[in-house]
Amino acid sequence: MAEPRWLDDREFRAWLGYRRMRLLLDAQIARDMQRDSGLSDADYDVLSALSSRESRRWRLQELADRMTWSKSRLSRHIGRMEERGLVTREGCDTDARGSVIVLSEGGWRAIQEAAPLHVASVRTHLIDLLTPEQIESLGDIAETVLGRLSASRD
Amino acid sequence: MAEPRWLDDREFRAWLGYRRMRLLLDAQIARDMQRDSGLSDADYDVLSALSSRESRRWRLQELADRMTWSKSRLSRHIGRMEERGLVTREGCDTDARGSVIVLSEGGWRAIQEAAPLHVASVRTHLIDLLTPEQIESLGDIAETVLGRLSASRD
DNA sequence: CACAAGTTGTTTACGTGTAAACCAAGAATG
DNA sequence: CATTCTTGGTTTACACGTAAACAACTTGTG
Repeated sequence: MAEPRWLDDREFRAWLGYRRMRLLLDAQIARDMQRDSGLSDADYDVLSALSSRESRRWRLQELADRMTWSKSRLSRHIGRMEERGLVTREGCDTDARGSVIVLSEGGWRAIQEAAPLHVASVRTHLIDLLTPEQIESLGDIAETVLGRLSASRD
Repeated sequence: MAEPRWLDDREFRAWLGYRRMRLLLDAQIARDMQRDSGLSDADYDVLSALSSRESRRWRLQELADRMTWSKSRLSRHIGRMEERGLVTREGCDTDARGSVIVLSEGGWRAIQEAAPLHVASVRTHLIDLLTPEQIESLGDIAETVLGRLSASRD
C-alpha cells in the first residue's frame, strides 16, 4: 500500500475541529431544545417540514424523501409523535395504500413556541460567535462538500 | 414572548448547510470506512485513542473522558471489540476495581491498515475540496465554537 | 381482465446509545 | 478497625435507527 498524503497540521486541525464541533455543538443545541420546548431534534425537523407547506400535510414517502429519512424511521417516529398529539395520520384519497401526515393544532403551537427559542440557541452557540466572513465561509464549505457528495453517488 | 432575531439569508444558509453536511458527510465517511476496513466510526476512534499512547493501554475511565464517552458506552463497546479480537481487557495492578483496555496485535494491524484509507476518504470528501483559506477558516470556526461551549458549561 | 411487477407504509429483528441501578473496592472518618 | 462515602466498571431497562420482511394496493402487459 502506497504511503498516503497524511493531513498536515492545518488540515488536521480543521478535520478534528469539525468532528469535535459536530459532537458537542449538536448535543448542546439538542439539549437546549429538549429543555426549552420538550422536543427532540428529530421532532423539530418533522414539525418544521410539515409546517413548511400551506396545507400542513404530507404523504409519508414524500416527507421521508425531503428529510433524507427512511420510510421506516419516519413511520415509527410519526407513531410516537401521534401519541403525543403533535401530528395525526389520515388515509389518502387517491391511493388507498397511502397515509397522509397532518400537523395537528398542538403540533402547530409546539413549533410556534419552539422556533424562537431554537433560533436563540443556534445564535448563542454558533452564529453570533462568528464574523460575517466566517458565516459566509461556512456556507461555502457546506455547499462545496454537499455538491460533490450528491454529484459522486458511488 | 419577544420577537427574536431570526436568521438572515446568509446565516440560514450557513446553519442549514452545516446541518446537512454533518448528516451526509459523516455518513459517507463512515460508509467508506466500513467498506474499506470493516470498522465503524466508533471502532476507529477507540483504536486511534489506544494507539496514541506508547504503551497502547488505557484505564477505561481515562479513555472514556478523553473521548467524551460515557463509561457505560465505552464498556459495552469494548466488550464488542474484544469479541472481534481488536482489544483485550486486563485487571489493574494498583486498583483492583479498575480495568485496563489494551490494544491487541490484531487491533494494531487493523488501525495501521485503516488509517491511510481513512485519510484518503477524508481528503476526497472534504479536505481536498477546500482552499487553504477555507481549511483555515473551518479550523477557526471550530476553535471558537468549542471554546465557548467548554467555557459556558451551564 | 388476469397476472406479474412495482410501490406504499408498517412491522420485526437487531445493533447500539443513554440513564440509572448495581456491585465491588478504595478512601475517609470517628 | 468499623462504618460510611465515593469511585470504577458492568449490567439492565429503555429509546431509537436500520435493513429486511411483509401485507395491501396500484400499475403495466399480454
